[in-house]
Amino acid sequence: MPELSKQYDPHAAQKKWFPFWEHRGYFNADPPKPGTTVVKPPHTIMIPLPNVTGALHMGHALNGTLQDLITRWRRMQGYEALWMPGTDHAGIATQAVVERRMIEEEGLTRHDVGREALVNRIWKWKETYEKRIVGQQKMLGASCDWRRIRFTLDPVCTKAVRHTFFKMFRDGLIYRGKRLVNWDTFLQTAVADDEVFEEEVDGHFWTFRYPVVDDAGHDTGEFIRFSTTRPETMLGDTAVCVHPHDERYAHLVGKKVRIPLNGRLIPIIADALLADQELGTGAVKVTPAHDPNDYACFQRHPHIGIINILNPDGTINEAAAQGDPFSRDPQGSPPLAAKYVGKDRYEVRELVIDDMAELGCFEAVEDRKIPIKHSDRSKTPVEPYLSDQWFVKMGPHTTPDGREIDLAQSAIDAVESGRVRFFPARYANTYLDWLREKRDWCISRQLWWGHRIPIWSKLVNGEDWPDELGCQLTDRQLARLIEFTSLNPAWRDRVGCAVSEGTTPGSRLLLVCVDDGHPEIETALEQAGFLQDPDVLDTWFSSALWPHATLGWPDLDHNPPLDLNVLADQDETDAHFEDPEADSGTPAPGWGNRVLPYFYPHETPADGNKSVLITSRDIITLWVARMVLTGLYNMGEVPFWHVHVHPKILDGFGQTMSKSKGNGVDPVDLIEKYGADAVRFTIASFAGETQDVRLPIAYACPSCDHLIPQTLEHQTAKPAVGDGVKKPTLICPKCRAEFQYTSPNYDPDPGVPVARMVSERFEYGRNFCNKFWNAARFAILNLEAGPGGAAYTPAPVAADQLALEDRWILSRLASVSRQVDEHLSRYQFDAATRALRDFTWNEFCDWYLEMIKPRLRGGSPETANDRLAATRQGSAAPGNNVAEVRAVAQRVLLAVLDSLVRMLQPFTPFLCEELWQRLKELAPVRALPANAFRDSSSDTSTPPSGRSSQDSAASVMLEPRSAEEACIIARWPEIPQSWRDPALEKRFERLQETIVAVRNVRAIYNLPPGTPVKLLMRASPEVAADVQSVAAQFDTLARAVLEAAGAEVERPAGAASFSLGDADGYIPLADLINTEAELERHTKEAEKLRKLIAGHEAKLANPNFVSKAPPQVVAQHRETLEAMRKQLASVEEIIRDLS
RNA sequence: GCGCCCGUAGCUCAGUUGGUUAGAGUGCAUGCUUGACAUGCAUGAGGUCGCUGGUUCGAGUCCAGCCGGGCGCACCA
Repeated sequence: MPELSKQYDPHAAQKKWFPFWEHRGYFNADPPKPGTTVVKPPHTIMIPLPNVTGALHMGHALNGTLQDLITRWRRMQGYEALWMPGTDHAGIATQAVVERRMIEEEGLTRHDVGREALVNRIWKWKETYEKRIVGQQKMLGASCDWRRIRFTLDPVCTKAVRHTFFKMFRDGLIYRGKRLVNWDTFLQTAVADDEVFEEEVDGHFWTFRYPVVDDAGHDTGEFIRFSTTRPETMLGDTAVCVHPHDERYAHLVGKKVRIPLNGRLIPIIADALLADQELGTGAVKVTPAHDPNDYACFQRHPHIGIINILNPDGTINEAAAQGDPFSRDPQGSPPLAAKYVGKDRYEVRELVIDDMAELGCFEAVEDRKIPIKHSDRSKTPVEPYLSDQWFVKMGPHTTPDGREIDLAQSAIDAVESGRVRFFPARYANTYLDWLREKRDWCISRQLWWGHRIPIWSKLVNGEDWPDELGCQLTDRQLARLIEFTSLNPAWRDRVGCAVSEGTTPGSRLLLVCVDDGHPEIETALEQAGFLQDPDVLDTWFSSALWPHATLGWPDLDHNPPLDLNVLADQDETDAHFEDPEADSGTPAPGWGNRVLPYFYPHETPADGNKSVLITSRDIITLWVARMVLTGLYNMGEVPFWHVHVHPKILDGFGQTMSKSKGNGVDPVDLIEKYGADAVRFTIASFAGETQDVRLPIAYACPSCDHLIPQTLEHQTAKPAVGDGVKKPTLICPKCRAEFQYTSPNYDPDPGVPVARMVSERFEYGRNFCNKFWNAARFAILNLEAGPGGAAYTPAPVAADQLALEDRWILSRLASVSRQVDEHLSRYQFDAATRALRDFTWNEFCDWYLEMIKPRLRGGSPETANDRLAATRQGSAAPGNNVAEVRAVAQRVLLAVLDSLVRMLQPFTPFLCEELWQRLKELAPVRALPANAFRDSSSDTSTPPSGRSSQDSAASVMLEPRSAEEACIIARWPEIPQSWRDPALEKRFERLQETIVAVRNVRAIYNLPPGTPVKLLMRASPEVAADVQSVAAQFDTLARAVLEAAGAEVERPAGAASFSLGDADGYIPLADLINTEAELERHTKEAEKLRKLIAGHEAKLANPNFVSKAPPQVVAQHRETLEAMRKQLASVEEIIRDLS
């Protein structure tokens, strides 16, 4: 076979293996065919659907890596592992980005192009970015079942949205109500809370006064003073509020005041929540339609009324001047307010101040910094604005047919009962705290991109619908509706009806909801003069249904359709491309949809389905909570058992990453520089439970690839304006090249080299991949026939054929494989990564491979045999020739390597597939852990469980087995835990300590690596025998020849010494010895020991410690103390000798 | 204001239910290129675990307070 290159080439592997996996259908997950008796347990992960707004960033890369890791791990464990891909239409964000581009490039607003054309443009945008997103995910190695890709606006999801809305409407859970929204007067749309930013602006704090009037409406001469930062809202005041305990105003509560500007009389009310006695004058004006707190106050005191004074464009409307439905100034003074109508609110503010001053009602003004909410999109201040919205009721509710529903409570119960578990557990707080407020969910958005609200409405005469307000369907209303609209009575189960207050006095608004799939009813309604609601649904309404909608709900008769066009390279025809449902004939009614019941959670967690949601903490409320409650509402079961919340990625300064901040690293840049495996491995190593991840960013020099750390100045730098615009540049400190870099503030000049944002920390993964690649390369070179001997042949390996290092590495392998399983099952990716890295690098490479080199080279058969004989300790030696020794080493080496390749596959899949396929050529049949793999010929319905093997000296530990056709579907290793041998590991540790001590002496005396040294060891006979049994390794690992070992060994003159717990070592150096340096070294060592001994002695002298601490801890201290005393004695002896 | 989290080596982070001498990667220092790997090997230096107090025989770990940082939710006439 072609020799492996010295360095791992990630890009070649990525190019080769992703299409290979995809074409062979390894990513596909399907329910068992009808009639199948053996059923694999399902495992489902629903992707937190990325927005089609733009390309993926590091957060997605982290999120995707972890999901893929778990999916690949579960797949190898024998689960039918589905990772469901898809994207979100992300209403607000996507429409905003397309609108912004339209205005920048063509100067067009959405009103210029119209609803249909805008939506068409956004669809085009969606196609482009969905393709890009899928490309990025595939580049990372995402093993989603791409045939099942969904989009929240596609027909499958739309069905689910329509039907859920209909169900909720008929249950009375959806209602129409008023709500204060953040209104962008420039774009004339509502914006979400997370789309506004606060900015302190210089403002003023004015104090005015309203005249108090008597019952007849005449001024009493008394005034009430109040302060405001927004004087124009006086036009919409409907009350003045004081604290109920405020004695200054107690006599005024219940009286009225006159708004001098428009002559309206409004009451003085007492409300402890709104008014604060300490603040300002203690009295506060109430403008329910334009202030959230005032609105809340209005809800507590509905009699005060509510007046909207703004037009959608921010100008003052008629109602501000004259629309006074309540009471009117009997004095009939001419309202000044008429002249405000049609003027902008800020202009009116000034007029109001002037007029109030003229009327003698102005008291004072002071400067003040005021936090003002601004729209992210238009950068203009937003106004609180009262508008009609649709809501879902979150708290307790009785349906018209008498069922009790409490959506929020059901989701609370799911977590409190432990049915849904958070990892880490603390995130359950965020979820529960939010749900417990049971705030109704506003689901309407004034946008064009999204699911249009399936409500048709018509304004009717109130006399036709007296006293029937409300959003609950009654049979009587329905019958009336059918009669009224001449709808077909057969449609009565497909529509819901509600009546709401109309826009003009006495009128009623008839609201009709139509179930999914009935365009004929929609047409009939439109012919009857009904109009569809122009708004669309909150994006989260559709994504809340994601876990069951993607599996085909509410269609229980058909499996959800597959999209075979998304697969890479469709030219290649392959059996796996076929729709597995194509041959299943006419689906049975009822549960003809087999995908939904199989992959949607339907058993208790103990029963195998380990479906998990892996997401970031900022959507625990918006998304996770809503998926749980809609899952329970529609499916009667939670959508996942586990929720893993992973950390967020921050830049080196602790800021969240975003393109607009100039710190948004593109994962594709990282993959190009370091390779997908390295990026995945590094990301997995980040994903711990406690902290967010800081990722210091650097720019890669485009000419020499040197990394230049990013500073905050780089993030904010802007081109200098002057004669000719000079863009900021960097100068590479290494190659002196000057170049531009990616910035949020400007585009680099076309054609010039640009430094990309990367991060040095990914070298961690790259180096590891290269290390493992080379370990495999070493193994492969030694499995082939060569100067060391024959090529690898498969054969069983028994315990008594193993050398010390073989037993040791297998013992360690057993520990590590268990750790990896435990860490992954708790979503502790950092710990799993560390365990694998440490084992691979520090144990397998640094010690095991070094130790078996002599055996593989066939160069030192005697020592190898000696060691074998010694390790066996008395058992008869089988085949003691060079070839046999090499063959055993090859088999053990391959077995360990095989397990490692399997265990690393979920982390670094491309690398592992590459190695797997190469090993397959060389060794299609391998010695693998006996009993550790399920027999591949019989699938069992339960996942594999650990089995212990009989561990007698002659028992077969490794058995030849055929390797699977691909690493991605290879069995996950279950190493017998009986292989663990703590006593042997302890012996091995002494060997390691001794070798490090010898190397230390070599380093101190700067002995050339080629020069052998002599080593004498003084130890008890037992320890000495053990040391002698591994003598050859001293030579291999430290170029030290063990001259003698035993209790009688004496320290020769002119020797460097070291002292371990239970043995002392001497290395004769004759003239080389530096007595002073040796003395200093040992004196230091002695001092350290004395301190520790003193500490231990004090502890043991404390009667409380001896009596209260657990006996094993006390015994442990005694033992340690004893060992340290011995060691100190040795060191002191050496010091005496030296001086 | 309420809640959650974090503060450990120059930097980025581990540290299981409290229990021997607090670890890793990177950076730093020194020495190594004859066959797995310089994206490498070996050795070493580097930490009063944010501060104060408490519980305990024993605290990086538990409790309280403080300081510093992050996030979420409220509030801001």
